[in-house]
Amino acid sequence: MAILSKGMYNMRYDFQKIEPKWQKHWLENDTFKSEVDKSKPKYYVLDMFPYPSGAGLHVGHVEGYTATDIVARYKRMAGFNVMHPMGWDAFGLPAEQYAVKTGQHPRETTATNVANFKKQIQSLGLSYDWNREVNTTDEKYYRWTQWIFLQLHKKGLAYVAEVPVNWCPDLGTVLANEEVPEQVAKGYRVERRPMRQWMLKITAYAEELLQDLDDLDWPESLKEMQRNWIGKSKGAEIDFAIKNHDEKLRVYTTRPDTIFGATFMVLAPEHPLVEKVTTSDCKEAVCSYQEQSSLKSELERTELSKKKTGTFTGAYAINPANGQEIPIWIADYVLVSYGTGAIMCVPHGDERDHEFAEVFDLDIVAITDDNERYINSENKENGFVLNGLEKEAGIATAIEWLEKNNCGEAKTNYKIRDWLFSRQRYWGEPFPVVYNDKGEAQALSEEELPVLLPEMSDFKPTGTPEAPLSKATEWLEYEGKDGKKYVRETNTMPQWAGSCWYYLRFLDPDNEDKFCDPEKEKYWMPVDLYIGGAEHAVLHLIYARFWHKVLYDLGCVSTKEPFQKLFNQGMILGYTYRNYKNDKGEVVSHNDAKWKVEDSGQIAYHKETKEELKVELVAPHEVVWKDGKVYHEELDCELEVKAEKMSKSLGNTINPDVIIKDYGADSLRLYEMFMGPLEQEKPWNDTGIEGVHRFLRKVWLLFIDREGNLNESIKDDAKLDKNVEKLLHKTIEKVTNDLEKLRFNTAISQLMILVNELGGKEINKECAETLLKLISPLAPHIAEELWALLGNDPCVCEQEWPKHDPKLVVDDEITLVVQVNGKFRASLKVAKGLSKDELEKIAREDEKVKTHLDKEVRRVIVVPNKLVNFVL
RNA sequence: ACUGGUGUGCCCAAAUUGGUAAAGGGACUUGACUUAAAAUCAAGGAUUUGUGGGUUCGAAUCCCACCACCAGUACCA
Repeated sequence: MAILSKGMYNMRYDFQKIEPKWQKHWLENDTFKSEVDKSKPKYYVLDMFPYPSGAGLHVGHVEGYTATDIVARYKRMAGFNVMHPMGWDAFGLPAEQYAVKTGQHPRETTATNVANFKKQIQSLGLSYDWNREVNTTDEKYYRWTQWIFLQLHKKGLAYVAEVPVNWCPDLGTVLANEEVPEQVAKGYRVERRPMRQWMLKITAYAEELLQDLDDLDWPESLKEMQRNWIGKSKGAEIDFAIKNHDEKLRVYTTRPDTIFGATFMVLAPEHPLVEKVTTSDCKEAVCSYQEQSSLKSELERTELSKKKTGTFTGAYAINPANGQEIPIWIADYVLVSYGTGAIMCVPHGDERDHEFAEVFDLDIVAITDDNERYINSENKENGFVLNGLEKEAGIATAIEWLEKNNCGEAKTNYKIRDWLFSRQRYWGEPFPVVYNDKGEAQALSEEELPVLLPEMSDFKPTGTPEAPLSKATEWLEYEGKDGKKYVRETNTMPQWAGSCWYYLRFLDPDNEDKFCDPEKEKYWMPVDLYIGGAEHAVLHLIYARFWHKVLYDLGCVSTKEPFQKLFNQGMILGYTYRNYKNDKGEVVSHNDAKWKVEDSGQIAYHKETKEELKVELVAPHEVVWKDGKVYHEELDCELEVKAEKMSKSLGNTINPDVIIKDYGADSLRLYEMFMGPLEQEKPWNDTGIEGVHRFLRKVWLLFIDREGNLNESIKDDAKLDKNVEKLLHKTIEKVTNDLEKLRFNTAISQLMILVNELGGKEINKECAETLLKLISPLAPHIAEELWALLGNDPCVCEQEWPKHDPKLVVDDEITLVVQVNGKFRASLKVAKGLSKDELEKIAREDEKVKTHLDKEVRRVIVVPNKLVNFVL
């Protein structure tokens, strides 16, 4: 990184002095305080509030928060009553892991981390209304999280169940399905084991959660992820009789029309019928298979590359379509928790069934021909005939036949499971629940809230499914109004609980009687713009929608959906440089290196010699960029460059504090917005920030001369050059449009064009002020300082947003492009609004064009105000 | 494997409805200023939009195929 000789700049643009000064001013004057004001249109801009981890703010936070801040500031100036709050999602694993690691109490580390985050956030000049700050670990806050839990419980949406859960021994807790991939990626083990757990019935809202996605202004990719997660499928449940048994075997299939091809059945190993139907000679094999698969983790069971396994139960089912007896197997590729936990297998149509049939040498009956027409799919005796039909009609006919013959019915299934809602950790909301001596759960009344989290010095996970709160002996005991003794629930709620409704608490953070005043809720909701990372697609964003819908059904909120418009900022990546070496320590070109996955992790090897290669990370200060390639400063060899997610282990993180110190918050804000489109992933480039910093210095020099006085070129009544005036109005128009569409990079580039043009010219005060207004949402500190230096009262951020004069942005002369056979031949300045004939005439008469019109003109294409193309 | 996204000078990128591709920033080169460097100012080059085909008077933009990278999902019957 280039080192700035600070002394030089400080004389001119002293961001280190300016920025804290205005941050203090805004805070002390409550500049961004917002209250319900029905005379103005409201605008609710929300960030995904952070987990205040020990690592502090990173540049990814800065990106999203700057974007919302720009919108908030712009909307305020444009006449909106803006809600822009910030708070802390401070319960949960990251904070607690840190506390466990350092041995400090989570309450202390959380307080320290929050203070640090807040300081960092404030040093960015973000326009939050700090009167509305919330913290999910505050008892005044989690009291209402518990209250919402009670409402869910009352509606029957919270229940205790003994279910196979994702137990993570490393973290000492169970995890929700949605959380598993992330933790596994971090290297934690996750096992399946049955445990008694609190569940929330999110499945009851599956259809609504799916349907209502359509009306949301969200990125299509994110909606698609939620749709996939909900995983709606239509099909049928079918009953198969079991030979020599009264009980029926019910399966779920999306293709009831393939039933004639069903040549065997597979049950999940845990299916309750397995014990009943297994014949004595198969018992041993079945039991041992059941045991084997119960030990396997979910990951092992779903390992795709693995060969199919299973075993025969000895029992036979009867295919209702054709009366055939088909064997019943068990196999762990069938999941108990989906559908009925049993399937009919059609090896001709289904890849997985086919593979299984191959492995165990089971029958494969063809049911469609090469043209996808049904064959072998009719039974004249019972009137079930599919041959000759198309797929759609086949499915409909099959369902019809099944329903008429009482052996099945149409059925819709969802992949989404109920939300596993308890954690065996200390740092979370306690459940407002107690157990009587029979072990029955009983919800506490609303008056007994909050159930406080007890102070404990030993809050570490026990390493067993027993939660840490079980060690809080005094707290555990609860005496009911009936005088009986109860024991408290020792599990706590998961991280996601608090973030399910924080956007509502912001609207009325100090309310002691309600989680939120309905009047305030009605005024502010829904959230008009919500910006955050895409990693929350199927976690926070689906949980919060679920709670919101429950609250809507209870009449507690006025909208069906919480977040009308959602936008994902792209991740900011960091460059990593790698060097490959062979056994002898010789450098190998990265072009010859390949990667493969082994049990021990990823291994690099030489693509020809196959020998294993050592990989060295090279620190950024040791590399030299040249012509798009990267070389090692000393070794003088070419390195591999990649833009990767920033992480400590890769050493490619950027600390925003350092950037703020060296270049200022305005530069950091501007750079992150200028890097590229907000939604795109983009690598951090050290030299890039110098460009925007230079731009801000240029702005400064436009106003202030070298002695620190107001520049003489700014005159109250200077007459603006016509072209300058036009550019100014074009800039107002473009910046306004770009901010509306979150295209900050192009807005900044337009401002650069304007500032370059204004340099060295005489400008009037109005023009100077307009420029500052346009800049102020993006780089608020410098705009504020210059606004004051112009002799104005603070603040520029409270001024009215400039409007462009439509008459001034219209060009009265246009550049006419003349093409011959599609090739560019001339560009001519002509008056705007000429007719097609006039344009053609002018084009024909041009000398340069004439020389190319050597053949007969067959056709002339004229686009008014744009171009003329002669086709020969 | 499937789904979604991306691919434009050395790098990050811009390009209303198809209409001069490369605005803006960085890097680089040169000049001015300077004892010198930095900073500042001024000037400058490159090119056919991942590859191949198609539609069109005209394609970065629309269609087809392929390649590369990124993200998500992963036996959900």
